[in-house]
Amino acid sequence: MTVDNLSGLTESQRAAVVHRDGPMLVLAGPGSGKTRVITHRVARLIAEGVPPQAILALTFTNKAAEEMRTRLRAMNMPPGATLCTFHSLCVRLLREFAGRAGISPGFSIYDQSDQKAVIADILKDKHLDPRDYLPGRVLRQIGVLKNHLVTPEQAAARNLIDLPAAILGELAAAYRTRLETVGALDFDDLLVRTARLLEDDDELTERLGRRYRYLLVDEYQDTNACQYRIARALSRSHDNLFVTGDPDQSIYGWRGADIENILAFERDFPSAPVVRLEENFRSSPQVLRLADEIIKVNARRKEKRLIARKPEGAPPRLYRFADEREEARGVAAWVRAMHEDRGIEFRRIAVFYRTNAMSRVLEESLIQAAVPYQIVKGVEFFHRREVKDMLAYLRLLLNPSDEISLLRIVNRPARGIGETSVQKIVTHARAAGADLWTVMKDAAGVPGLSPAAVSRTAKFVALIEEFRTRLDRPVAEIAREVYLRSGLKDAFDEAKDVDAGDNVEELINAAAQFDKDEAEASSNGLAGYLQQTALISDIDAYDERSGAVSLMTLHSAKGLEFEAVMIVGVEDGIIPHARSFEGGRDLEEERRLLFVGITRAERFLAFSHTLARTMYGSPRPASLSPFLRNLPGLDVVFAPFHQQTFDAGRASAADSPRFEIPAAAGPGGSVGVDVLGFRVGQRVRHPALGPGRIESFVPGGAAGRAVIQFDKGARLIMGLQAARLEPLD
DNA sequence: AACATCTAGCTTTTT
DNA sequence: GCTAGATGTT
Repeated sequence: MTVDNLSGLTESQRAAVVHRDGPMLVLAGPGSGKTRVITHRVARLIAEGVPPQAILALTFTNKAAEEMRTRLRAMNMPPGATLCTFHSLCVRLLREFAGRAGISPGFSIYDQSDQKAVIADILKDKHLDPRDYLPGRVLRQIGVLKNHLVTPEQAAARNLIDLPAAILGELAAAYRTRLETVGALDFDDLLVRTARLLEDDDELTERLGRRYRYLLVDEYQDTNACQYRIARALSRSHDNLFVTGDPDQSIYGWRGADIENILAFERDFPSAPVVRLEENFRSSPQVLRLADEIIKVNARRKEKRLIARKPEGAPPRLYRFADEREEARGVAAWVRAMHEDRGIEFRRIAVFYRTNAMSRVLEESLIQAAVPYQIVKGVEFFHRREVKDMLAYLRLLLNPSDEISLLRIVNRPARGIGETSVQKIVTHARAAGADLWTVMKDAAGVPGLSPAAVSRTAKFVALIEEFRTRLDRPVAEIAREVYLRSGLKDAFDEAKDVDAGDNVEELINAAAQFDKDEAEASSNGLAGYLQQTALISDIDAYDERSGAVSLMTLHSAKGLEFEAVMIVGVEDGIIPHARSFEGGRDLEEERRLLFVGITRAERFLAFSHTLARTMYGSPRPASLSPFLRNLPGLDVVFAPFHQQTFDAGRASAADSPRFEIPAAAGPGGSVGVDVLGFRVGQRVRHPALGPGRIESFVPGGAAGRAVIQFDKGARLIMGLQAARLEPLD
């Protein structure tokens, strides 16, 4: 049987795979075959007679869970093991034991925009100006209270919040009450309520201990207090807790992940064997040496070696550009060089950045250079207005108390229940202490509501109630009926909004796929579908089979690998991010983030930084990240750039080095006598540097580059297009 | 009620 | 430079 074939495993991998009962800690460096170890262990447990249903493996993304499922299937393992994320386990348990948890089984899951709507609502009730209390900010601070399990006063004392403690406390309380009355849980609640349920209900916890006899937790370094409590509770009766992780890859401290959980595992379970997976089967020695140089500075870690098992590769490169537009052009040129000169498929190339906003320029230049790319951002689709509207209808069907959804769609499409009417209904409901939906069912009882509004409201209520009578159908059918009969489709058609229509069609298609997938899995239909859409993550959109270069944040990159990786914007203030200094957070996590990015690379690794980066629409001086300064083994390559587009006073031509495009690593492209209508010898004017003369053309950039001698003295290589050169003759 | 125009705030990172 | 929300206009 394939599963018992341990011959392909290293000694330490084998030690982890054959572990049977009791706790175990696997410290798995990047590229050390961790997923392989987990799946092999699950397979082995099953082969040894453990029923698959008794195995629970918790991951951080659906993608990781799916990956394990696929691998187990490939090993001919029977299905039945629970492989899912912490969050989806929580949803399942909370639905199954809703009564004991004290919540309604039809609860809605609120994402950030729903949460903001709740906050905005509360501010309105309390007559507070949302400009003084930005919902996003309030929300973040409420999150701090939840994640750190502290009172507002304690948080204020520890400088964790910057709103007045009293007001934040009031808002947090109102927020909690509101979510309770509308029957909704936010992401944090899913974990909090599950942890509480398990800790308060011994009988249930014991029962679950018998149901899930073997517990595996991946990415243990990124568990937060709640997840820790959940894992501890579920394994309390048997201690069969097998955790894998790497302290050096803990990058979610900002959302409450506690690196202590993994650092202190041996204290929690003194008897637990510890296995170190230090052999790296992914990256070249050059990549690993650099990764090690960077991470070894950290104090809070477990000493761990990175032993290269791959042959020598190319030295990592560091490119410097004038600004983010030049950088983006450089990235496109680099990608093309990797593809054309090194023969690497586009799908095996990735570009990582610190913040999502940085993807935009990259996109533009990749389009120009005709490079296929995918931006890995799965949640984006579900945040589109029309998609959220559809989901709001569906949520309202299951949960009549869901006010946020109700208010969202009551007049969408416009059905004559305008703002004033809604306000009357809300005011009346609040005064009567009643449900919004209950009040709407008896709209005639709302004082001051016009007869026309009463009848329109009644019609709306009737429509929703009719939908509700037939919820035991395939989700796609329900969704299509909602789309047609709500009037949304007509509204989109009339407005000629093809995109909105297409997106809803796509949503319905996804629902049909869900129906098909879950047909035999006896899932709970609409609730299951809504749960799935609510818990989708960015990385779930990553398609490794597409023929496109992947663009994603460094955070999303965790767990992936590519032949060639470029990390852009490696600048002071970005990596490490300026905001990472707030609230007493440390630099080590930022260093780990860079470490994660670096260790995704198999053969080629490049960094870039600029001398000026546009933020909020205006250029700001930038400099190389301290993390990359003075590193042995990192070849610094000054990419062709022009300097003066950002700040003529700061970086003078005098301190610009003489540029050379290295033949091996430099961006590809052909040398032309005439590039983009310019010719050698031509006089040109640069917006900041003034007049000059084109000396020669050089390879590089998608649109061509030129060496230009400026009259002022600077002699620079610059991208013709980005420089916005103006021909003088 | 729908549309156009203005302006303030914004960018960490995500389940 | 972009976007959401607010304000102004028909």
